[in-house]
Amino acid sequence: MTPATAWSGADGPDLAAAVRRVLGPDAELREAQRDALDGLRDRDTLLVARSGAGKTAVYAIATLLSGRLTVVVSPLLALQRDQVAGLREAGLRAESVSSARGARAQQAALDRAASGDLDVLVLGPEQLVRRPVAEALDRAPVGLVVVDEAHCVSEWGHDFRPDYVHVAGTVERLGRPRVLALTATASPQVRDEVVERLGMVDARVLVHDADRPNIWLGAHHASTPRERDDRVVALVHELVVDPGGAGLVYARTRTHVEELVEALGRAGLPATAYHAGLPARERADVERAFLSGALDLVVATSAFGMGVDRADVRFVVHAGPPTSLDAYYQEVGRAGRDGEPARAVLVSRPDDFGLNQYLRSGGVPKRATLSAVLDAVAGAEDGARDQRALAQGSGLAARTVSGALGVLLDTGAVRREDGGGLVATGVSAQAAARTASERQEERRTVERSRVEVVRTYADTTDCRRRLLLELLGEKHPRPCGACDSCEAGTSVEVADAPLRPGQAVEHAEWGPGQVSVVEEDRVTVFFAERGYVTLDTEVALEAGLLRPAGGAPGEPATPAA
DNA sequence: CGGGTGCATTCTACAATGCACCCGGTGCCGTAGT
Repeated sequence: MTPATAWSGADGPDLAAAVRRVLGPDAELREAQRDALDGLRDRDTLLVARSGAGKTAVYAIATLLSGRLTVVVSPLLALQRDQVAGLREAGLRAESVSSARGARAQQAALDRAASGDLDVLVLGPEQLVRRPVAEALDRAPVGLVVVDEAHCVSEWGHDFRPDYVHVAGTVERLGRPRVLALTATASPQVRDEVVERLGMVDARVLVHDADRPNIWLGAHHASTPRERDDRVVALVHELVVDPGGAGLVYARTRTHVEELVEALGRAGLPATAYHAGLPARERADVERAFLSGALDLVVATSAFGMGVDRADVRFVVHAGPPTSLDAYYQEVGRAGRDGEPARAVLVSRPDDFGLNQYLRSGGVPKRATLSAVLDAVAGAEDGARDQRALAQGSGLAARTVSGALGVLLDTGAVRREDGGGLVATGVSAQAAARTASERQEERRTVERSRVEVVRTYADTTDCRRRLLLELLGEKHPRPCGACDSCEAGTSVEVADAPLRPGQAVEHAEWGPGQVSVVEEDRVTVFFAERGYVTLDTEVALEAGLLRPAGGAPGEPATPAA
């Protein structure tokens, strides 16, 4: 298919018309929307902007400008449904393809997509590797591929939902239509990974509105589970006093969710549990009740989140640490969407981090699995375009095949040809398994450091917002005045520090890195192979271990002292 | 990585400690059976 070079200008009269059509007669583009649209015609774009910034309108308008089909990859069926409804409301012809729809409706949607009778096709990553979908898309005039909730590529793409790995292959096969990735939160590491794993070319990375100044930040320590949970109950009791508004409590495990619901109930605070172990019906009821305001206090695992958009959430309390600061900010960001004051408090104890290390550890496919899938690819006549056929041929589950294929592609044992077909390169399954477990080890090191950096956040007496935002890749030199550290007067000004967040540095042993957080006398640096490392600034600079590389933006490079 | 469970051991009665073992989050899809 032809790449999407035929868009009309992003500033001509067509844009104005498209904006009117999508946003209404008097509406104007917001800054994030204008930024994203400007240049999307020429370059792949990752847009990081808070919920409510109007990300859906961006691709709705881009679709009208391109005059071609837009394929939207979205992780949850509920989100897909909402997106289709929203797009239709804006007057676009939108359909979805998923197991939630009957076989007939799916085929009808695909036929419309293939014949150019559709503006937007919404689907999950699992759909892209199904043959009927792949065939329809091959014939369709695809101008834009949108990856919504793009942090899932990094968060879920490794093993939980391996088909995220194959979005890049689809883009390639379709002749490289433009790619637009959207998310509310992504640290620099997650941004890099999304860009890389989606195979985005010369990508623009736009970051908007990361700070949420109306959310007050705080953290408490506990030494026993009992103490931690008592603290959580006390906090909720305190925060829920104001009439009106809602609250969320996040716990790590389902059991802990149930325990907290009970503890809160005993304290006269009726709460409702939400986690993936509940029947689908019950989950839907809880979510609906929370969104409608019929229910104001929910205790949940990380399952409760995407698509939960209620304006008057007044607090988010964490009973135990999240697995990364990206995840934390994502969850915290559900508070105060109406712009009114809200509070986010993390209650943790040192031993809580052990569970997160486990949850983040991941795994590698067995050598026998890699071997079976490699054989199946080598034996497939159609270039292994149909993963289901590979699964049947190798006798493995579809998701196992998908994960193994990801590893084989990653380690170079399988290569994707221009037409999208897969070929074995001659690298043995054994060699691929070895490379994969080495990479896994590296990844594990980095993931460990991501868990540990949450501890840094929990432990700091410095401005919590500055630390959080700097770890997420934002500059925030001054104490915020709206966190517990600032209130206690322990936050520090570090405007004159020799290193700045975002600055590229070189470490004698760990190679290139990027400064993440600057504190009074310490600096936290992210190294691709090592993860986050916190160093004594003066010692590291004077011993020549760390030196600026290429200089900070707008500053000449200074040699190490 | 650490907590909880269940069984065994400790040294003579019941309670307490020790140890091995298992478990822990997120959602698609498809298929079996109503």
